[in-house]
Formats: sequence, C-alpha cells, structure tokens
Amino acid sequence: MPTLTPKQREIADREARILEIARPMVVHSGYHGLNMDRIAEAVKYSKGTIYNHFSCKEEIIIALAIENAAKRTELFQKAAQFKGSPRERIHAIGEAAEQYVRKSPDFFLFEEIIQLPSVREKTSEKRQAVVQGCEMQCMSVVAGVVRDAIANDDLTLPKTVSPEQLVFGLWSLTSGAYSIILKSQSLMQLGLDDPFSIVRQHTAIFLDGYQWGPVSNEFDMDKLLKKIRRQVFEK
Amino acid sequence: MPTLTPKQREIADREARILEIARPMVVHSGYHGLNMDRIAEAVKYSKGTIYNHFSCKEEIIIALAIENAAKRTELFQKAAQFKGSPRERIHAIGEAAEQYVRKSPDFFLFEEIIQLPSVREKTSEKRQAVVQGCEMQCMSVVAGVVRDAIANDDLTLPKTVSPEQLVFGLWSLTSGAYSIILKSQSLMQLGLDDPFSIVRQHTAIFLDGYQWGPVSNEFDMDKLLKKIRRQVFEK
DNA sequence: TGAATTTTCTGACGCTTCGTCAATAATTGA
DNA sequence: TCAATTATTGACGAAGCGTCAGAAAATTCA
Repeated sequence: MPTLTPKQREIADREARILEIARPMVVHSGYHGLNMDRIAEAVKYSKGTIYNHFSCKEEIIIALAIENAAKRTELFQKAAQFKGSPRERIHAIGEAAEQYVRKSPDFFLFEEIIQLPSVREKTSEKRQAVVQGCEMQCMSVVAGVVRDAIANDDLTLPKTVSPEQLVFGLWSLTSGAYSIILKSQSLMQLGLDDPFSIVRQHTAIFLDGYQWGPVSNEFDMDKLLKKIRRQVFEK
Repeated sequence: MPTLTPKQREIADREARILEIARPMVVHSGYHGLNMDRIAEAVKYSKGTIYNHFSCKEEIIIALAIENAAKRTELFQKAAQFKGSPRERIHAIGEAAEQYVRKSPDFFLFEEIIQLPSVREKTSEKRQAVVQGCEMQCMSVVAGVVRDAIANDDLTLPKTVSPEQLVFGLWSLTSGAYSIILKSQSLMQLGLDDPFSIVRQHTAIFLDGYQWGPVSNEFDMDKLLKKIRRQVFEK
C-alpha cells in the first residue's frame, strides 16, 4: 500500500531534504565538510531527529552515493536501448556516461569516500550492497552489448579476453579520463580544449584496436552523436 | 652548504618521522583519520612542535602526496630511458606505472584529497606547485617519447590529435584501470583474475588503435616485459 | 472524546580533536 | 659567559560527533 499518512510523508520529505542539504557540503569539503549541526539547523529539526534518519555521517554519504549510482545506472540502461548496431550502442552508453559526469561531477568523489576502510566499517551492508548492485548492473548492461556484437560477427575477441574484460577497458578509459578532467583542469588547459571530444575519439580508437566493426573511418561519428542525443537524451 | 648542525639534523629527521607516522592514518581513514594529537604522542614531541613543521593537517597530507608524486616521477624518467624503440619505451613507462601503483596503492587517495576545494584552500601554493610540477614532468616525459615515435615514422597522428592528447589517453586508460582495481576488488574477481595483465594488453590495443608500430602481433610482449624488468627495475 | 500508549523530537551533555599562544627551555653567537 | 634568538610545551577555547533522558506529538482504543 503506497498511501502514506501525513506524518509518513513528512518524514520521507525530510529525508530527501537532509540529503539535498548535505550534498554540497560533501562536494566542497569531503567527508569532513559534512556537518550534522548545520544540517539540523538548515532542516529546522534537532540533531536527534537527523540521527533518526541516519545513524552516522557515513550513512548520509553512502545514501548520496546511492542517489548518484542509481541515476547513472538508469541512464546506462536507457542508452543501451538505442536502436542501432552494437558499436553504436556502445557509443550511446559512452554518451550517457559523459552526460552523467558533466551533470554530476561529484560522482567519483563519493565513490572514493565510500571505499575508505573507515567509512565501510560504519555503513550498513544493505547500502553497500545497493552500491555494488548498481556497479554490476552497469557492467552487465555493457557486457550484454559486447555479446550482441560477438553474436553479430561485428567483433571477435582474442581467446584470452572475455566480454567483461573488454568492458573493463572501456570503463577504465572513460572513468580515468573523467577523473583527470575533473581533478586537474589546469593541466588540461595545456593543449586539450575539448577534453570530452578526445575521450569520445579515444573510445573509438580503443574499439578500433579490437577491430570492432564498423571501424571508425567507416561511419560518421558526428552524425551518430547527434542521433544519439536526439533519440536518447531528449524527450 | 649541506652540512647541518645536530639540531638541524634532528629537525629534519623529525619531519620525516612525522610523515611516516601520518601516512597510515590517512590511508586507513582519509583526511579525518589524520590525528594531530596521536602524531604528537607517537613522535614524542608536543603538538605545538608538530605545528612548527606543518601549519595544519592539510599541509601534512600534501607533503605525503608530494613524496608519492616525486617517487613516481623519478620512476617514469628512469623508465623512459629504456633502450629500445619508442613503443617499447612506452611499455617501459607503463611498467613503471604498474610497479609504482602496486607498491603505493594509496597514490590516488592522496591525489583525490588534495584536490578537494577545502584542502586546496589551506595548502601552500608552493606545495601545490610541486605537485603540479611532478604531473607535468610525467606528462612531458611520455609526450617526448611520442614525439620520438613520430620523428621515427613509427607513428603518424591524425591531424586533430596532439602528442599530449595521446598521452592523455594512455594516462586515462591506466590510471582509470588502477583506480578500479584498487577500489573494487570484489567486482574485479568476477572474471578478471590478473587485472594488471589486462591493463598491459589494453595499453597495447590502444596503441594498435593508433597504428603505432610495431603493432602488437609483430613482437613478443612477454619477452619485452622481462627485458624491461631486468633493465629498468633491477640493480 | 479523552485517556493510555507509542512514536517522534529535543537540545544539553560528554567526549574528541583542532589549532593557538603565553610561558618555558634550549641553542647560538659575540 | 650571558644576552638574544629559536624551539618546545601543554593548557585552553572553539567546534563537532553521537547520546539519551525527558518533553511533545501522534496514534490507538474504550
């Protein structure tokens, strides 16, 4: 029964507000920027009430990480449904990853924090499992497209490489690039003015390295990109 | 004049000891695991003395990050001197990066922390410049090898791609992979038993994508790796 | 409706930690 | 040797975390 009493509504709303208030604190100063007293003040409830929602700071942080991860997973799944060849679908997922990181550049920060031993020790296993579940779903969505490509004869993997391993490569390349872009803009300026377009290019080069057809120079990347944006990211 | 009075010696030694004691604290619990009182207790000097060395926690963390970055830069430079073709030298640098991250898996954690706005605000510009200098040196070492390859005709870059941009790709691919390996071992276990060898393979595939000769199947990677390890990383 | 029970809320409190600074001790140099 | 400089100390104020006994509000039930 999804009908809530007014009180239950209030509680649910408040939880959302707590997270909303907490997010920028973490973005600015990491774990130690999250201030329970200031949250209490901002939501206009006492600290004890905040602790009724989240048993410690760490739980707030992992809840925020889950918000991020869930949104990202959703985008990936949507992108994988792009109507086109497997290679095109990979590029659609790449576009999802890019859109996502542009919108939520704090993604990696939260991931980093929740992996700290001291944080893991204090977060519930339930929430940890949710985070891992999102990661696994992303992985398997992409691996599914790889398998489609193999079935299609667009791609033949070397005997030593599994679909998951190829995904690991794509994942490294893109998430590594985004981390660098977000962390050292200064460095980026030296010669890399549109870093995201370089990431797209490198994704294509990587797939070319695997000889995943149709190879880069056999299709028009710009046109594909526009189509992806129209089909997947507008409504 | 590098001769130091006994007192100056003592002070320099103490600074090293402070960092040694601080490092595992950060590794375990990030910024907030660093405890000035515990450091004071461990080095057997008062807290005030610790603050004569470092004006705040943040300065200790960035000093640790600098220790890391300097060691890494040194390894890169050494590896770039490998006697062989440019492509082989890239693989030598890749090996340096791998060795380094295996030995100091905390590298990325420190990088992440020192990039937080709240931390940057409190660290000296001097130390920030040192960190950036190390990064730039690593970048330019690798870019130098790329230029050698171009001069050699082993590599022809597409018109839209600069040497730095290619380096950015290699850097993304490897550092992204290492981050993933370190952060989600659990996930890695599903199908990826020797992740570092996959990273090496992906580096090769990426270079193949750029048609950087000699291409993967024209040389024996295992043999090269052994040679690199013998020549660069043993003494 | 109103009393009894359960749930929710509160904020002062104990505890930990940061960074300071006046007082003290050690070192240096003439 | 002793004055000047430099280094060290630790108690202290301020800030933040998480707790819990008691107050308030919501819910149940007669």
